[in-house]
Formats: sequence, structure tokens, C-alpha cells
Amino acid sequence: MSLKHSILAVLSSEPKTGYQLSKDVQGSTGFFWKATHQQVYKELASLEGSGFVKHLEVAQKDKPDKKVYSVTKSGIKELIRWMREPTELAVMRDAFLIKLFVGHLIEPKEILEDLERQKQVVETRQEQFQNLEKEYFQNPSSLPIEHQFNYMTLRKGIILGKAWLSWCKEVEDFLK
Amino acid sequence: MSLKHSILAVLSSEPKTGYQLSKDVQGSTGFFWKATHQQVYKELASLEGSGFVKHLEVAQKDKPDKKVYSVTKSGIKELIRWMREPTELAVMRDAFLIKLFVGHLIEPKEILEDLERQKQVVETRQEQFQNLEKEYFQNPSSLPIEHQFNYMTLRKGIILGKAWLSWCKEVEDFLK
DNA sequence: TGCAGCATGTAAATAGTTACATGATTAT
DNA sequence: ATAATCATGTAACTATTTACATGCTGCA
Repeated sequence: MSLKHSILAVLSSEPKTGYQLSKDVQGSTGFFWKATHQQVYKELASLEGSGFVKHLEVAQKDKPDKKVYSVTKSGIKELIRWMREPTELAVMRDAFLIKLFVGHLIEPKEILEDLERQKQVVETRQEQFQNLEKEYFQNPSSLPIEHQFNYMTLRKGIILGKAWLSWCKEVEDFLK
Repeated sequence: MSLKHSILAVLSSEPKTGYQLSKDVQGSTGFFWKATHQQVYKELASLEGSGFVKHLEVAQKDKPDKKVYSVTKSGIKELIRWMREPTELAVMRDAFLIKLFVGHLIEPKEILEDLERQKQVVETRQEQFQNLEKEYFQNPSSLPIEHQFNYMTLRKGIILGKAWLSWCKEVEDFLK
């Protein structure tokens, strides 16, 4: 279970609300660990119960009140403890590969449509990743070490995204 | 939920026992959908309850008896129905990226060790994938269409694996 | 004798998804 | 008005992991 540690890691860089966290975890941070807002709120409650995070209620005049969560010392300790455990290989759950594996059961055109839809999603994300790279990581070695580590995670997104897209092209050619 | 359809897809190519399926799903097929043997046996029972698979008890003299599962007509129908649904993007759950994101919290050496361990696992898998390619897919276009579809899934493994390894090198250089 | 591989499961706990629920503010 | 964004949750269900459990055969 690493949603817990994903939240601790994100909050350790910057305190956030559950709402913001769940946006992250469905967007860019979701590249490493995806979750719904329901899961995030539940996990925050449980992390608070364990004393790993605490929150501050912040009133806003133009928006509803919010709870800003931050990591406690014991939360950082827990994060570091977990970081030192050997990590299992990233798991990929790819329903499209199952479909492709038995692709002969339907018309190539049908699979192709699905592929194009997926490709577009990956392309859009790829553009976002590359924009981030251009904006914030022009000269990574000049940045504070934390940001350099952040950049390495973005690099995985970019490198794997590129490979994914080139695979999409291969499958397109095959299906045509 | 796609373990269900993963099993239907695998069994549609070749009848297998729960034991063999769970080996698959932890090995090569696990590249698209990972599962434990407990999950496989439970899913097989549930699929059988729905009439999507059936089994034949096969006695063996040198080994324990086994149940060989195969897909029924209605199972194929269900598989095809599911294949026509639009597919959601593959989800990646990568605990190592969380750790790297906050990598500054521990010593670079510690992360490097973890990275090397992971890299070795990916390298081993990559060799296996490439051996499969050499042995069975020298001339893919000459193969029956089913095998050509199978090959496309292997290609994803190979292309992404290569990208993954090149990312590992980038991170190594950064950590040193 | 003990370990590895074959073979199949149950039970309990945890994690994750889907459906339901509310209410504020701002822009069209 | 009504849709979008901000903001936070509960409840029910489904999926997944971990622990427990059994027994056979072949090999060192």
C-alpha cells in the first residue's frame, strides 16, 4: 500500500488540501500513483489518526473553507523508514494489451479506433510533460536538489511516454 | 476489473489449469495484468459460476490431479463484448517514483542500491522478452494472425523495457 | 530427510471503485 | 437559471493481498 506514502511524499514538499491532493493524484502525480478523491480523504483521516499528518482549518471568503494538511515529524520518519525498504517493480495494468492479445476476435478497425483514442490521451499528457520540462527544467543542475529529484520522475514520464507513442505507431501500421 | 477478461483471453488461446494460469499471471502475462494464485482460483470459480469457463478433471500418474479450464461459447461472447468497450489508459503504480520524488530525504547511495536491484529485474525480463522475439517472431508476417497479435503485446514489453532501462541509466548518472 | 515443484484451495484484512450526498461561489 | 470549480465526506461493494492450509512426487 503506497497511496499512504505517496500522500506523505507530496505533502512533505508542500502542504495541501485533500481536494488539491486528489487533483494531483488524478493528474500528474497520478502517473506514479492513481487514486480517487474518496480514497484520498479516507487516507488523510487514517494518516491523521496515526499522527503522520495534521491539518489547519483555513477560512476563505471567496471559496468554501478548507483543511490544509501537512506532514508531522513522525510522518517524515515513517516516509523515510518506508523509503529504505526494497521497492517492488512497478506494476502495469493494461487492459488494452489483453484486448490486443486476442485482437483477432474482432475487426481490426474496432481495435484501431480504441488505439487512436488512447494514443490521443498519451499524446496530450506527453505535451504537458514536455511543457513542464521546458518551463521548469531548462537547466536542471542549477536547481535545488529537491527539484532535481522531482525532475527525474518527470523524465520517466517523458521517456516512457515517447516509447509508448512509438509502440502505438507500430500497432497502427500492423492493424492497417 | 479485468483479471476476469485476462483469464478469458489467455484460456481462449489455450486451455490451462489454475496453477498454470497463476504462473502466467505472475510472469510474462503478468506484464499486462498481475495476480496471485488465490485470486486466479477465486476468479475461475466465479467465471465457472457465470458459465464463462468449464473444467475437465485430468488424472496424472506422476503428478497430482488437475482441473483443465477452457472458455465456453458464452465466455467468448463476454470477452468480445468487453473488448468493444472503450479502454481506459493503462495504470502504472510505481512506488520507486514516489521514493525518487523525495529522494533528497535519504542518501543517494541508498536509492542507488534500490535502483540497481530494480534495474536487474527489468534487465532479466528484457532478456526473456528478447529471447521470445528471436525464437518465435523472426518473421512475424508469416505467422497466423493470432500470433501476430500476440507479438504486438510482446513488442510493448520490449519497447517500454528498453525505455525503462535507458531511464535507469539517466538516474544512475544523476545519483553519482 | 528435506526441499522444490505441482496442484488447489479458504479466511481475514486491506485497498480501491462506484454510488450517493451536500453546499458554497463565480462566471455565462 | 445553470454549469463549473472548490471543498468534503459516507456507504456499499468489489478487488487484491497476506496468512493459513493441505498433500503428492521426484530428486539430492
